[in-house]
Amino acid sequence: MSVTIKDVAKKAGVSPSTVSRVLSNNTRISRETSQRVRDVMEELGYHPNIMAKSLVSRTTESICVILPKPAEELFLNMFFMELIRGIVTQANRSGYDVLISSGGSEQEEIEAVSRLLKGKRVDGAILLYSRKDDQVVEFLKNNQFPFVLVGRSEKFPDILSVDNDNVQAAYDATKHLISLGHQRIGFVSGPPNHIVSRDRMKGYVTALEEAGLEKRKEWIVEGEFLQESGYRAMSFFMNLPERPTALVVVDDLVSLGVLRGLYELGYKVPEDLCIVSFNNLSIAELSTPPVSSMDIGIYNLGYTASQALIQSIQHEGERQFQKRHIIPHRLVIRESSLYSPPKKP
Amino acid sequence: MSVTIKDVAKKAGVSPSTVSRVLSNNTRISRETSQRVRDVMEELGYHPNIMAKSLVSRTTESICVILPKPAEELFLNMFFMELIRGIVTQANRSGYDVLISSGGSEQEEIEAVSRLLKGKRVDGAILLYSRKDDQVVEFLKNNQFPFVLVGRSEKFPDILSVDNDNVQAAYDATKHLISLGHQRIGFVSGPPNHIVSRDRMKGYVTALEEAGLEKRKEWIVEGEFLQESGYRAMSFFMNLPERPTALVVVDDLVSLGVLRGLYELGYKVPEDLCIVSFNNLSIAELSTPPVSSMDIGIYNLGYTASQALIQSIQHEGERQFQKRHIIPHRLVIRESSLYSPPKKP
DNA sequence: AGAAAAAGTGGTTGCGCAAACGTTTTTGTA
DNA sequence: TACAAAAACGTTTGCGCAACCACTTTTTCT
Repeated sequence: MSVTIKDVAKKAGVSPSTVSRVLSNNTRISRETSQRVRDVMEELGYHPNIMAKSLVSRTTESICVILPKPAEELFLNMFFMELIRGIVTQANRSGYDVLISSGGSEQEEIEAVSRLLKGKRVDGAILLYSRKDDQVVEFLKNNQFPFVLVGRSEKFPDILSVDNDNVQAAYDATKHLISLGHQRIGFVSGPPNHIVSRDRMKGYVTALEEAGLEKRKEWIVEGEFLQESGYRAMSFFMNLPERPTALVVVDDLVSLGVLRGLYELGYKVPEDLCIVSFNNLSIAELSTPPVSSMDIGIYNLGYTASQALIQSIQHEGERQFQKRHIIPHRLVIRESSLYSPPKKP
Repeated sequence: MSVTIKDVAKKAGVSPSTVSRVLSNNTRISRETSQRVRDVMEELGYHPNIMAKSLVSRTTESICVILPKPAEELFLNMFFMELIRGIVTQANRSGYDVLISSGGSEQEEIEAVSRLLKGKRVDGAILLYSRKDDQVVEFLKNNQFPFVLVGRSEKFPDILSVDNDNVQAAYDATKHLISLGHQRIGFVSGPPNHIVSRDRMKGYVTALEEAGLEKRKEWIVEGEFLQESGYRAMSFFMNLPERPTALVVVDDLVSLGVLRGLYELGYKVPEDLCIVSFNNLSIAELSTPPVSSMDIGIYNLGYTASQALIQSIQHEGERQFQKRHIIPHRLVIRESSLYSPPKKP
């Protein structure tokens, strides 16, 4: 069979508990003994059985990430990959493993989470979305499992979460266009039931009001986080008698649709229409022309989420930590917004 | 503490082993007993402790995925996300969990894999790359751990792997351009030490030879899997006295650089230059103009890899399974290649 | 010098489960 | 009716480890 702690103990002429102490870097072990045991471990090719350790220590040193079911949506891929990169990097640095799970339905998700957490396979969970009335959040909260939400929950504002200040971010993006002299600014939004859509809309409206600029219903379009939404929005916008000279777009992928629409209609970016969007995914930089985008620090979002979760696991029951983490945003200006409209008298 | 198999047994008036049998759907249990035990489980909120199960059954029902260190490269993100989606989906369907791990260096990777496999935390591993003289492959092979390689190994051609027929795929892509009447076809390749670059180059050359078309050294450029490579290649190609009328490009991201380069130089795609590339990432569809791309079934690649690995875990030591899995490819034709050059006399 | 504290180590138990092996009850067959 | 075989369930052990309690030896303090 495989080498156990007993084999090492026997060979090194010490007791199993001493070997265990060496493993956990217990200070009450002399340098020599420690070294001798380590040598034997090396010699026998010993590797601690993580399962046995978990069973007795009641901690697994691993966390799980729950992917939302519509992992098919493209924009999400890049977003999530970046998030997961941050999560995995931080977790590994803290000595934690990361388990990826995805459910087909919300019910399946709960079953998976239940199996993993109640079955003591993981110590905590990261949720990558903020749906309305999320059952998984409710389940985790009711069972007092450590978890962190990337996004925010309206129902439970006090849970551990990592998010951006999307209102401020949208405000800043809109301000950028205003400072370039734009007076007619439109907004292409995402699904209205997503908190992020509403937050960004709010920031956009606030900036307009503050600058005393005109708000118009027809300059706001709601859609999905998909390219088509941006594409369709263009045939609408460009047929208006008084159309905007600049747009705030809720997501880079939507912007790509906007660009495509404008291209087919024969308009030029940024001369005919300036664009600022959100997330700063790779496609924002790679599109033609490159799109100005609000970088929301996706990697940082994941990194911080992982950090907060592990911290709350390790210091469970102790003092309370910061519940809500806000990741800073930063506007990356590119060609798509580098144009000032001609002044009107 | 938490509810154990014993608690359930006591409450249901049966022995712990009966409960265990119910858990594993052992047929030697009467309907009534089974149902009674299940009811008690439900009542007490029992959930089997996965660690204890793993410890005694010597299987974890989970696999790990090793991310390569340069997870920073952008093109890879979408590629990997897609791969991981396939892996996780299939694994979950088979009742397996997926653990994501990434090492900073090759040595760190080996340590991580060693810890996970020797520590019995996972039953097998999936490697997402095919480096030359990969130490991780060697380690896994030497220790006889179940693993599957996405790609192929030149050193160990007999290991379990999932790959495309990249030679044939490149041949098909080139044939497509030839059938449109192109006679001067260039190739933008990736790093020459990557097996995939070499395979695709080979297919390209074969197609040219078969069609009796001219091959020229200066119509082939090698670079990285990065946008810049494509960008730089253009200033080179377009300054040639006799430049190609069509290009085969090794990856979609590189194609994006090609498009950018041509745009800045004032050339039109496909009129001045036709393009066919590989991988069919989302950016191929979303770019301006959309790029014809060889779909290599990335999701399928991951799905199959997971399937093959789990199969080999579950039937270890039994009959041999298919070692090498080839995922079919399919050319998706878009605007970038829809142009036939004017016939020369 | 003697007591107390500290350092260094060992023996044993039990985490929660599956599997090996045993026992009892039921069913089928001659 | 006998009696074997199958069905249904029970008892016990041990997976590999950490934690608890105990013990001895050394050091420090008064």
